[in-house]
Amino acid sequence: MSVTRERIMELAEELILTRGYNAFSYQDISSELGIKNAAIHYYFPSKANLGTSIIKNNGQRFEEMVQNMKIMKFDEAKQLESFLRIYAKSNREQKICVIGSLGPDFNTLPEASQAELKQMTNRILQWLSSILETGRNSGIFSFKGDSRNRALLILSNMIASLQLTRVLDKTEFKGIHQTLLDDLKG
Amino acid sequence: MSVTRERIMELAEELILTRGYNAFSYQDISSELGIKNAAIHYYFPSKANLGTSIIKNNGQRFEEMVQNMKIMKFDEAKQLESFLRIYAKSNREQKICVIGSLGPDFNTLPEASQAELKQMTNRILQWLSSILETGRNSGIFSFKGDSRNRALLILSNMIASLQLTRVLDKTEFKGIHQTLLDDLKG
DNA sequence: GTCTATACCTTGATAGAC
DNA sequence: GTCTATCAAGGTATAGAC
Repeated sequence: MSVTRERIMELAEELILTRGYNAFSYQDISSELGIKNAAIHYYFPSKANLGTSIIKNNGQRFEEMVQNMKIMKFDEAKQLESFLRIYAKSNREQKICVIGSLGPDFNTLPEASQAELKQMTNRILQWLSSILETGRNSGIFSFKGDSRNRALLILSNMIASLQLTRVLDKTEFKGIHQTLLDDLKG
Repeated sequence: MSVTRERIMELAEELILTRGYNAFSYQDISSELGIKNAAIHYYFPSKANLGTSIIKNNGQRFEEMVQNMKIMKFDEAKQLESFLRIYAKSNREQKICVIGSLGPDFNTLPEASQAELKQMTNRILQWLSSILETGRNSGIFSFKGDSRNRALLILSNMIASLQLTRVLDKTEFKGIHQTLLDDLKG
C-alpha cells in the first residue's frame, strides 16, 4: 500500500472526526499533500469509496483490539477500561468518534457507508454487551436491566460526551467517564 | 412575522435535524416553497444567520417549557418526564436533537451559532442538574455523584440514543430511555 | 417589502498526459 | 502507476426588478 494512500486515509479520517463528512473535500486533503485534488481519485475513485474505506478501517482496528485483549487475557474490567481509553484519547485530541460523527449524517451517506457503519456499531455493541454480561456474572460489574441496554447506555455516553465537550469544556469529559465507572461498581 | 419566514425556519430546522447543517442548502428550502433560493436571503441574509436563528428559537422553546412546568407546579419526576418526552417525540419523527446535530459540526459553524449553541446547552444542563439535585433531596430520585455529572450522563444518553437509533433500530430508543429512568429509582 | 436574475466560487469527478 | 488539466453541477451571496 502506497504512502500517499495511507496519508490520504489518515487525513480524511482526521477531517471526518474534527469537521464532519459533509464539511471536508478532496481539496482539503490534496492541498495538505501538495498534489491536485484529482490525484485522490486515483486511490479512492469516489468520496463514497473513501468514506467507506475509513469506516472499514476503523472496524478492523476495533477487531484487532478485541483480539489483542483476548491474547493478553484481560479480565472484563480491564477490557472495558481499554475500550473507554479510546474515547479518552479522542477527547484529548479534540476528536469525536466515527459513530458520533457519521451517525448524525447517516441520511446523507452513500449506501455502502451506511451498511459498514451499521455493521461496525452492531459489532461494538455485541462485544460490549457480552463483556458486561460476563462481568456481572463473575461479580466484577453491578448493574440493573439487560446487558444490551446497558451497553447502549455506555456507548451513548461515550459518543455524546465527546460531542458535548466540543460545545462545553474538555474537562467535563472526565466527570462523565468517572461517574459511569462508579455506577458499574454498584 | 411573515408566513414565508416561518415556513423557512420550519423547513431549515427539519433539514438540520434530519440531514445536518452542512448537507442542506437554500435551494432545498426554496424549491420546497416554490420560490428562488435567493428569496431566502431576504429573510435570512446568510446561512450563518439562519442557523443561529434556529438555535435561538430552540432555546426559547426550552425556556417556555420550563416556565410552563413552573406554572403547572410539576414535581421533579414530572419535569424530567416532560423533558425526556421531547426526545421520544424526536425519535418517532426520525429527527435527532439540535445539540446532537450541531455539536459534531461545531468546528464548522459560524461564531454566532457556536455561541448560541453553547449558551443553550449550558442552560439545559443547569436546569437538569437543578431538578436532579432537588429531586434527590426530596427523595424522588436516587443517584450517586454530583448532579452536574448526572445531568451530563442523562443528556448524553438522549443525544446519542437518537443518533444511534438512526444507525441501528428505532425501537432501541425505548430500552435506553427505560433503563435510564429505572436507574434513577435507586 | 418581496422576490428574481445572475455572478462567482467550490465541489466531486472524468479524460488523458507523463 | 501516478498525477494534471479541465468540466459540469451545485453552493452562497449580491444587485436590482417589481
